Amino acid sequence: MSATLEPRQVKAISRNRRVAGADPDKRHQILEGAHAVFTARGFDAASMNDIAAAANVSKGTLYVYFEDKEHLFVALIEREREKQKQGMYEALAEEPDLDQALMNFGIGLVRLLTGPFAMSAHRIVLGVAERMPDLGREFYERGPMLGARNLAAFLDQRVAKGELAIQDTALAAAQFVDLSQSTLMRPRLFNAERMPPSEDEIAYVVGEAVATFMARYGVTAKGA
Amino acid sequence: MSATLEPRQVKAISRNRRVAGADPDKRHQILEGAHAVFTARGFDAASMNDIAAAANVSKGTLYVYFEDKEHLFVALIEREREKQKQGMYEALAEEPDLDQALMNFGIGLVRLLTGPFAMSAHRIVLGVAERMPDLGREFYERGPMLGARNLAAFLDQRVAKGELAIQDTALAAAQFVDLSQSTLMRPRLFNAERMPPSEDEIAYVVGEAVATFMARYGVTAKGA
Amino acid sequence: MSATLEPRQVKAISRNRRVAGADPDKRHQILEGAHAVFTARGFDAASMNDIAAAANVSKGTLYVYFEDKEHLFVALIEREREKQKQGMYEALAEEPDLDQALMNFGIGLVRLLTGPFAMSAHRIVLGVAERMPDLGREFYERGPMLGARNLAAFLDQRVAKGELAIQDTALAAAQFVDLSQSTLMRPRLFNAERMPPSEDEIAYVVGEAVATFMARYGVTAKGA
Amino acid sequence: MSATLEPRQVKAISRNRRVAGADPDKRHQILEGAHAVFTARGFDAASMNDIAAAANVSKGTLYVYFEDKEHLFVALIEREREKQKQGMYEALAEEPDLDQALMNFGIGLVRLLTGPFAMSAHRIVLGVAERMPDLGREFYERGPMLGARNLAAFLDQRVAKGELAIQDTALAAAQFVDLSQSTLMRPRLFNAERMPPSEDEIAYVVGEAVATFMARYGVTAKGA
DNA sequence: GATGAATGAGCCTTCATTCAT
DNA sequence: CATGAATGAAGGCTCATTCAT
Repeated sequence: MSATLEPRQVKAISRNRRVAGADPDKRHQILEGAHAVFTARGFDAASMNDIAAAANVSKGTLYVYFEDKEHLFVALIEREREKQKQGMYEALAEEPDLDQALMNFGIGLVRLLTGPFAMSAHRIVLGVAERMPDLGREFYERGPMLGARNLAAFLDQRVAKGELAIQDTALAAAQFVDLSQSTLMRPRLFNAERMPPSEDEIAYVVGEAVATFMARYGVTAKGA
Repeated sequence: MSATLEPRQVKAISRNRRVAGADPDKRHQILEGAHAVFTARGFDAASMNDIAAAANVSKGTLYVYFEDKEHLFVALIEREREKQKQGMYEALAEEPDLDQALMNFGIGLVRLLTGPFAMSAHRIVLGVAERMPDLGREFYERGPMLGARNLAAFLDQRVAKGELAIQDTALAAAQFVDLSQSTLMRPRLFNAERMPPSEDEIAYVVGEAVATFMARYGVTAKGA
Repeated sequence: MSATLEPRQVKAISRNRRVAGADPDKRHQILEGAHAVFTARGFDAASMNDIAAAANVSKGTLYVYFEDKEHLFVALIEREREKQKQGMYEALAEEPDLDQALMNFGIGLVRLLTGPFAMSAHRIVLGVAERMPDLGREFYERGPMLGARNLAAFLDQRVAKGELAIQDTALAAAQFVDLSQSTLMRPRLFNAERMPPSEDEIAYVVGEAVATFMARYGVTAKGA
Repeated sequence: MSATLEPRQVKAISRNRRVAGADPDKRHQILEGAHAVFTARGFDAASMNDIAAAANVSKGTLYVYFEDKEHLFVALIEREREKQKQGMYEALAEEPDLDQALMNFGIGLVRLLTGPFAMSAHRIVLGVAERMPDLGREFYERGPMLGARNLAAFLDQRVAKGELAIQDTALAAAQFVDLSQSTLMRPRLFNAERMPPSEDEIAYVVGEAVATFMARYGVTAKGA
């Protein structure tokens, strides 16, 4: 006769067994649906029903692949982050000319940030940041903060080479990031501007960002 | 028709006369409750029940003063905006010294933006911006955009006076606004930083913003 | 400006406000419906949907009057207990003749226990006793245990009067209670017997219970 | 009827032919898992998922061996009954001394009934008795009723031998069974008493049961 | 025969909104 | 005007059962 199990043990067993979510195609399919619905509606207004329908999957299947709505959302955010951060920082490493390196980096950054997904992700994450602070923090740390940190490391190198005169490279990096987005990011975020900026607009704004940045931190500049 | 009115008509007339939500005290009371609850929970997670309770008002009364949840929220946002933009731009008009004027303006701006209400308002508005684009746009236009525009007007004056050399004052204004918030706003927004920055931090960052800005646009600067 | 509320505080407020469930008629109506459905199906298989339908009330209304399914069930159990324990023990106090007093008590007890409601209540409470031990214990303590305790007190009096010779009146009381139900309760409980026993059957079994009890504990008996 | 069979019948036959669940080891394995889960949770709260996990078997396999949840449960109950009634009544046949025979029987009975499995089985069967009356009746008839019947047969023998004076041996048997459980069974059933009674407690209560029983039915007793 | 991913009905509960008092 | 009980649609999630492999 088997031993009597405590409820907790029984649950543990069934939990361990739940390997599930094995089929990567279906997982992908679900994430596509989730992307569409979360993007269109935001976290709260997106219903698991809608997501199941959008993914062409039964509601139950959603829960085979993801523990609950929040986990599904987090998985989506993570997938998108992976998708998009590729090649972001190569520009910095490869380009020897300082101005051009900054220009390339800034353009890539702004292109990414003003794109439709980053837009949605920002809005959704910010929308739930009060209730899900960990999600907000993690998103920030693995996204914007990471970008600034990588740029700061690059600036450190150029300072070491004598090409730049910066005391607080962390702040300088953040300044450049913010300058690059000036007038472009905010109206997008608030949905005051429905379309991503054109390449020309981006080039202009980032160019001005580089100019301002170099005016302050370039070795021949007065502010050094 | 004769002068005799059916009871129902009398009632109908008095219904039409209902100036709905006439009592300003009660309206204020409701907005207070709404503020507390929206701030604590976000738009979707805030229930009309909670708001009624927080406002010490019956649920029905909510609907006398505001058409529905969304209108209540919009009214709240508008009220708060009025509340807080007062005196934001006086700094610019009053202070003759350019650096100091920018400093004062930047500090006031950052203090406001990193404060608890602006935080919530941003998060909530952004969270619903996809579903309620008008709200997002309006918030942007009457808030951040207005600030930048006022600053741009100020810059125009100083350019005219020969104190600054700026071609695109609209962009320059936006740059200054963004520089002032560097490293301060974003972590707050994502809830990665739970406390508003100290006055010292603000002063440091805004100081650096002024330095960078003036390096680019100051009349004696190389970038002019 | 109202102070920012922590989520917990907001919830507390709304909880406190929920006076609700004021209308006793509607409450009664709901309990009737709940009675019907719980009785017919048991706790788990009874759905709130069914209960709402049986009570002719909307699903939402259920939750105005009762916090959740479990609370509704507990309230039902309590109401029924009140309903039925009235006058159970008066028989003991009033009847001077010992045999007759026991007879009356036993008959009342068995009539109650084999009736349709006690039946359902037993089954349901026992069915969930593993998962809701508090409910089980409370039901036991306020029901069966209380009956035995009252009887034990009565026996103590009669022992003091010299009418009975009992060392362990608690056990003796329990014995009498169990003897009275012999062959009647168990088949009912298991649904092997669909109808309550007739008055004649009850009288017979309780009569035998009294005879057996008195053979053991009566003052003139051998077992004294 | 003619020799022609309707398709449906053919299917039925082939279904019957399916020796479904042929492997006795796997069947046993499943029942072990079912035992653990049903015991821990009750009928409704036990999920087939948990049972499959506890049995280390796939969910599909469950349905190869058992038609559905209910059939699995019934099979479990039946198996456990077989397991435990063995040797229950040997005490009666072997022991020549009447008091001792009753004592042994009563002790064995109570030990069994207050043990963990009988507890769960009772609770679960009672919990579903309304919805599954056949299960309840069968459980009763093959369990408690059978015990009482065996005891009654024994009493008949002793009455024939002149050792007891009983008119209604069926009732007397039931009385003894109930007396033996007094104060022990009920609190266990309601989960008011989490541990099975000690051997001493059992011996005491059964001893008192024998004493009361013999006071009534012993040949030298007044009640004869 | 065994598997376990997939299904979809159904469960409990919440909530914006209405309306009789 | 104010109230708050009542509504019922909708939400997130579970689970017995099926079926392609």
